[in-house]
Order: sequence, then structure tokens, then C-alpha cells
Amino acid sequence: MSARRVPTSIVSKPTPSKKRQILPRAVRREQLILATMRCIARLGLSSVTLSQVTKEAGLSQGIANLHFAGKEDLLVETLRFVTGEYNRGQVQILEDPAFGLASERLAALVAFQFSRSVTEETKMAVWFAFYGEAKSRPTYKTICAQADARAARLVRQLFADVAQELGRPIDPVMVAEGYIALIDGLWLSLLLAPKKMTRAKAKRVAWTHLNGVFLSL
Amino acid sequence: MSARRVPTSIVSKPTPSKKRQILPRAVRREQLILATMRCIARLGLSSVTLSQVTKEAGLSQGIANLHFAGKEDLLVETLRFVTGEYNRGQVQILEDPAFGLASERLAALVAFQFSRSVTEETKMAVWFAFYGEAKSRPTYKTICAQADARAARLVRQLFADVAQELGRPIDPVMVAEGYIALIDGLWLSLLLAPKKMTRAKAKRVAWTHLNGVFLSL
DNA sequence: GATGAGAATGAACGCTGGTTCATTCCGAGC
DNA sequence: GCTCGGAATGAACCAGCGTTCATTCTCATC
Repeated sequence: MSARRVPTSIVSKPTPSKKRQILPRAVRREQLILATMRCIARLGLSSVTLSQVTKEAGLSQGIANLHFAGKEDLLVETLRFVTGEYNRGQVQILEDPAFGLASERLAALVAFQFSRSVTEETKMAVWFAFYGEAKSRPTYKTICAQADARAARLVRQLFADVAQELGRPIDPVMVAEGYIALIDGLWLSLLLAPKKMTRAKAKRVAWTHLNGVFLSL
Repeated sequence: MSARRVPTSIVSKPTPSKKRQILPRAVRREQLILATMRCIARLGLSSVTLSQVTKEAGLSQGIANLHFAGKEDLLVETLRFVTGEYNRGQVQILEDPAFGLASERLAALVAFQFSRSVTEETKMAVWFAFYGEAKSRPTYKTICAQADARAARLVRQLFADVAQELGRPIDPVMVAEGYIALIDGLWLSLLLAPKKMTRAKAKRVAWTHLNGVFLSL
């Protein structure tokens, strides 16, 4: 009978299934995007090739061009995937009506930003790989800028709420800018020097900053 | 007699001199490194080609392989050039015996980090282009890590001095980590959203952070 | 089962880019 | 002014990559 192995989840790492399979377009696209992310993390954005990606996905050479307009399109969709996922997570926290106090919301944000899921090596690598190219690639730049702008708006609002809650006359725009920069910098440390900067330490650094901002004067 | 045009400075942007010229190895290498930086800023690290670089330098195709071991070597030397220049500038401030107070030294550091020279678009672009690839390229990673480590050591020492000077019981390691992350994040904003983040604004954000850190409690 | 629409394959193609090297020609030294 | 070592050139070469498409094979439908 030899029950053939089939992926346990719809989207999964390449199960070394030898049998050719027909799957929905959306599934194939996600498989390829995830494989692309792993390749970027392993090889770097400038060394990613379609044969590497398709091999990583356990699929055939030509499949990327079947489900995407081309290599560049696959890369762009990969970037969108990462930024979209992050933004959705952030929105979920910052618009969740369950939080009573803004400061609780802030705590949840910090926890989210240094959660395992967000700081996963692969995602950070992809994130910064695209940021590094964004300067010279209008498409990447636009996507990053939109994601950043949306994130910034939410953080500004949150900080305004926290300030009001604590009765502190801070400038939300300025403070948000600083906080966001700090988080980006911490993510960079987390990516490049994970031996020196752990998630726990990063969280403590972030809190030190927040305490300084909100409790000084 | 037709006095032939000759570069006014030893190292310069490609003077459109048609005449073939023989120059010292060190000069050629620097010309190529500077051209590489401009190309990375314009095209991105993953789209840089040797013909682009040599054209930018106003030289011939094969010259890169004559003065560098190959493309990869040229890129590595470009990274070293940027990190080296920055580190030298930082050392100059943090080891200059002219400063009486540590807090003056800190002020000089902030001014330096957001000086025109350091935040020059081209340099930031190169910097982050390599950071984006560092995760997957051991050579880049090592160079970046060494530069970061040296910078971190100096900043930690500085913060320890400032803390003592102000009589504040802060943890220099923690505070330095936060400050460095903040600066990296601000540089990233400066690079990707120069319309929104100016050098002056970044400096103000940095000072807000420092005030919070040193004046809180 | 049989069948057809179309998903998946992978070999082949053309192009791009790094590298090489025969040739050119500069310029220091005599 | 001549000469010669070697710096600089740029055309040619070849490997590797993205893309294409004829062919294969799957599976929903009947």
C-alpha cells in the first residue's frame, strides 16, 4: 500500500516527496516565498538564484516563472510578505480594544517586537537584506516606506496616549521617531551579533529607553 | 602646445581625460573604491557590475582585476574603507586629550555622528548595503563585527566617564548598547526617508534619548 | 476507468558579467 | 631622444543565470 508521504500542513518546508503534485496557486506561491526567505538568509539577497530557491522548495526550475511574473516579482512579493505579516501583528496589538491602559498596550508592543516570531533569524535577515537595497530600488523603497509609515503612525498614536495617561508633556512625534530608531538598531544587533545581543537584553534596553523618556524631568 | 588636463587632486571624480595615464597603485585602488561606493549607492550592491564601476571611474574594463584580486576583493576593500574611515574619526574624538569633560566629548561624538561627512548619502548607502548582506557573508560579517566592537568599546568607556562625571549610577554596557542601536536606527531613517528625518532632527532625537538616560530617576 | 484541462517539469537558449591576456603606449632613466 | 618595463586597455571567452516551452503527468469530472 505504501501510504505516500504528504505535507502535514498546507505550507511546510519541502517534504522530500518524490511524487509530482498539483496544488493551488496560493500554496505554491507561499512555498516559493518561504523558500526565498530561507535562501536570502543563507546566501544573501545578491546571491539568490532561482535554481537555489526552487531546489530549496523541492520543486522544479521553471516553477517560479509559472507562479510569479519573474524573479524580481518573487522578490518583491517576499518583501511584501514579511512587511505585511509584521504590520498585521502590530495592528492587532495597537487596535485591540481589550487593552484598558495605553501603557499595557505599550508593554504588549515591546513584547511583540522582541517575540521569537518577529525576531526569528530568517525574517530579520530578509528584512535587512531588502533595507540594504531599498535605497537604490524604487519598488523596495516604496514598500518599506509604506510599512514604516503605517507602523510610525500607530506608534505615534500610542505614545500620545501613554503621555496623556501619565500626564507627561512629551512630543509624540519626536519620541516615536526615537523609539522606532532604537528598535531598528536593536534588531540589527540581534541579527548581526546574536551572541552579544539577546532578545531579553534587547527588551531591557528598550525599557531603559522608555523609562528615560517617560520618567525624566 | 595644448596643455593636457590633469586631475587637480590626486583622488578625484573621473576627470574626463581621454589620455591614458599611469598612476600609483594606491591611487588607482582609491579611485576604484570611490567609484564602487557611488555605484553601490546608485544601483545597489546586488546590481553592481565591474563595467559600471570602471566606467564610473573613467577607466577600462580590466583594471579592477589588475589592482584587486577580483570583484569580491574590491567590494571587501570598499567596506574596509568605509568602516576604517568612520572608526578613525571616532577614535580621534574619543581619544583626543583636548577634551576636559567627558560630557563635552559626548557632545563632540553626537556632532560627529550626524556631521555632513558621516551621514553623506553615499556612505550610508554603502554601509547599509553591506550590513544587509553581512548575515550571509562571513567576510563582511567579520569586518562589520570588528568595526562595531571597536566602536562599542569606545562608547562604553565614554559613557562610564560621563556617568561618573554626573554622579549617576548607570550601567555603561546597557546604556552604550541602547545609544548605539539608536544611532544605527537614526542613520537608517536618514538614509531611507531623508524627507522625514533630517540631520538636525536626528540630533535632537539623540539628545532627547541621552537626557532621558542620564537625567531620569 | 477514461479523458481532457492545465499544473509541473527540466532541458535548452540567449544574455550578462567576471576574468583573461595579447596588444598598446606611457614615462622614468639614461 | 631612445628604450624598455610594466601599467592600462578592451575584445574575447566562458560560466552561470533567468526565461521559455515542448513534454509529462495529475486529478476532477464524467
